[in-house]
Amino acid sequence: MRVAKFKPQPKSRHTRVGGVNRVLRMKAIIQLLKASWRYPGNKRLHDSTDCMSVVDLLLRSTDQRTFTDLFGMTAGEELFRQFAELKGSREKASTASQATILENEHRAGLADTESDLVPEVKSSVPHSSGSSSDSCSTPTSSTDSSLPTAKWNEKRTLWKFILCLLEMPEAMSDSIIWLNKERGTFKFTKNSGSRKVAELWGLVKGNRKMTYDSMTRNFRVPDARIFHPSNQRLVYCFNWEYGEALEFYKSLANPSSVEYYRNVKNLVTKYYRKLQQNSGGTP
DNA sequence: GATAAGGAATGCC
DNA sequence: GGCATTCCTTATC
Repeated sequence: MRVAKFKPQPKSRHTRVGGVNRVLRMKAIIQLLKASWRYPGNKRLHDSTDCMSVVDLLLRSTDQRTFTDLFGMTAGEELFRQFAELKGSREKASTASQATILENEHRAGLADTESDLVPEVKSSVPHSSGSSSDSCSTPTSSTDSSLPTAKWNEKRTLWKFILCLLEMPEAMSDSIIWLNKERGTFKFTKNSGSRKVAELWGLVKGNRKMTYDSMTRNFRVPDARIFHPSNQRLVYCFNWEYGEALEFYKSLANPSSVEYYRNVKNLVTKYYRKLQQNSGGTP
């Protein structure tokens, strides 16, 4: 949990600060207000003092991380896009912002796997219950048909999925984090974190009914090969004595070379984009 | 009351 | 046999 407070920006005596004029600032404040309505659980967005103090910084920033660090991945990405549009309408800077997004994705090794994910659900192919199917996974039942599903060329294994999520803290630190890598202990964050990971796992398996309970049931089995249960709530432990797990974990030192990681990363990216799109039209 | 953990059972590979 | 999943009950916050 992030506890650092915003550093207030130095106040300017001028109407225009670093290219930020009063009209633009007002529009930015409106966007923050709308975002606070869309994300009632986001405490940072509801801290009006913090929001006001950081508006100028946000308007000048071209780095998406500035937004996601402050407001979390979902709200941060949305705000980054909206602020880019704001600036674009005023300063014709939207092209540069989109280039930044593409550049970030390319750095993460995602650009070459973009086609591995299917943004729209295909309803004609029912998903087989087996976990080793090579076909595109599809939901078995859902009221939300707009979320992405994934196409994988290898068996979708839960422990690999969890390891991949743990190795992308920039996107998942609000949901699942390492407590001690050497010991293999990790933790799901309360409520939304566990739910989000379960939802993502459901997307991997084409099962929209996936729950945290179902996903983690095997984590809690004593004497399991890969996972050890913990006496703390939401805390589990990888068994590094299981060679395959340790080998896979070591391979994640160079994550872009691991296809499984790229698939998960791509899915997470699409997932957050879909969340943004879904929340964007319904404040 | 909501959420997480544990028990038992089933299906798939 | 091992993993994944579901349903249910119990414990914890």
